[in-house]
Amino acid sequence: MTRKIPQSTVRRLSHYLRSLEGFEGSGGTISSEELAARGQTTAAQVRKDLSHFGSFGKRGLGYQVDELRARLRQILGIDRSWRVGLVGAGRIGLALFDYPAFQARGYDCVAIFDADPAKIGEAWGEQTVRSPDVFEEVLRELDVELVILAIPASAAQEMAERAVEAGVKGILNFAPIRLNVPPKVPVQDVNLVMELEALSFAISQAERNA
Amino acid sequence: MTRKIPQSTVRRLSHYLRSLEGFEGSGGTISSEELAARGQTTAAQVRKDLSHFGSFGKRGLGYQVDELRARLRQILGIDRSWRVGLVGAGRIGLALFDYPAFQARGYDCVAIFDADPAKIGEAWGEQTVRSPDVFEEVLRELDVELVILAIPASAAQEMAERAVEAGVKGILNFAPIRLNVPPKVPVQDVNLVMELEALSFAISQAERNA
DNA sequence: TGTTGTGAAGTATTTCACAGCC
DNA sequence: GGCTGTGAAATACTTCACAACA
Repeated sequence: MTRKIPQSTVRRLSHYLRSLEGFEGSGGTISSEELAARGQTTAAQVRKDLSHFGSFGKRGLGYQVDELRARLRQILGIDRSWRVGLVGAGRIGLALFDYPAFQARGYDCVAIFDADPAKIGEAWGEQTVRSPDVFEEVLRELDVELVILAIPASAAQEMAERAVEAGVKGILNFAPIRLNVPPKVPVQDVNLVMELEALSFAISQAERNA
Repeated sequence: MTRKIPQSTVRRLSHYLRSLEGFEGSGGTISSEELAARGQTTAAQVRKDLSHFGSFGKRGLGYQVDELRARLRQILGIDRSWRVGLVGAGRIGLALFDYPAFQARGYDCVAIFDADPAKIGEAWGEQTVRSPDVFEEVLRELDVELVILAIPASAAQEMAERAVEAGVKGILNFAPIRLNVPPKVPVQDVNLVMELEALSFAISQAERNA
């Protein structure tokens, strides 16, 4: 167990969980066929994905929804809450801070940092924007486990290193660069320009083939 | 040529282009080896990726930076500008609207829509937030080719259908649902909750294996 | 009976390795 | 001599198909 799980599988697990969110009542069961229909995949794929983590379906019946939901949460590591530090109080930072789905999933933003003196001291909900001068200190004090870097590329590498130094366990990176951090600290990149480029590529391809 | 190109290749092409952005002067050349070092991949992968679109390197020398940059832009479909409609004037919409990298890459936001009466009429830069009542009409009038859906899941399917109806060529979708649109209209999904879940999964795995 | 869990088969993607060319 | 472009080999991922079993 716990061999290397491909990123594609992880994304599907997240889909499965979301599919179950709007599921009727509780106590019901769902088959791999139904689950596949709600995602964008096949029944065999669903079963294979789940089988990597044990076998918690009942043959002839399917998966019990409550249990499946709980197992998926556990697998994805969201059967607990995460203490998050937000680095960068710009537009993207604000959007994330306000994103209701985050709190709902147990991601608690416990500190906000920005280098802009004009922003330091600003109140955001119950938080106050802090100076990067106290970065490591605050991360340690508040036991921050996960940081979101919503800052320009030029500052991202430095803040990533300082975050790792302060004992952070993972980084969600919006800056369009590859962070160089020790392999024990996972980095998840979100690159909005890349997404748009993938889209314009797909459109261009469609036009060429038309 | 133009067989099916995997998504992974497209993402790498985007990386290669970004790597070249900060390249010294012009007139230089770069080898697949150097390009690979800047991305997160191998020299063979770089050559294979590029070879899908023709052969524009020089054996013994490498790739001419200016030419490669131009070819990559062309391949990705950003050697032109795109007329973009933004649907949803919330935090995420605002963050995207203000994202400097977008204009820089030729994505021009030419219209903004929001269903909230309080927001309709608000001025955003040179744009004014419009009512969805005039959605199709405005998209057609302004020749919008690409829409960004930054609205809740409950409204996304409807707006996607209306956008397709109005002749839009592609959709960047921030709503956490699978849009059901004709295959000729590519959809690129960005799911922030999924990214965070992928991160917490990676951390949990790292801890399990430790 | 109906549906899971899983080896085996089939595809897709990546890496290797080297001929071909600058 | 050095580096690309590309078939062939290796690896990774998905789908098939069926035994196991509630």
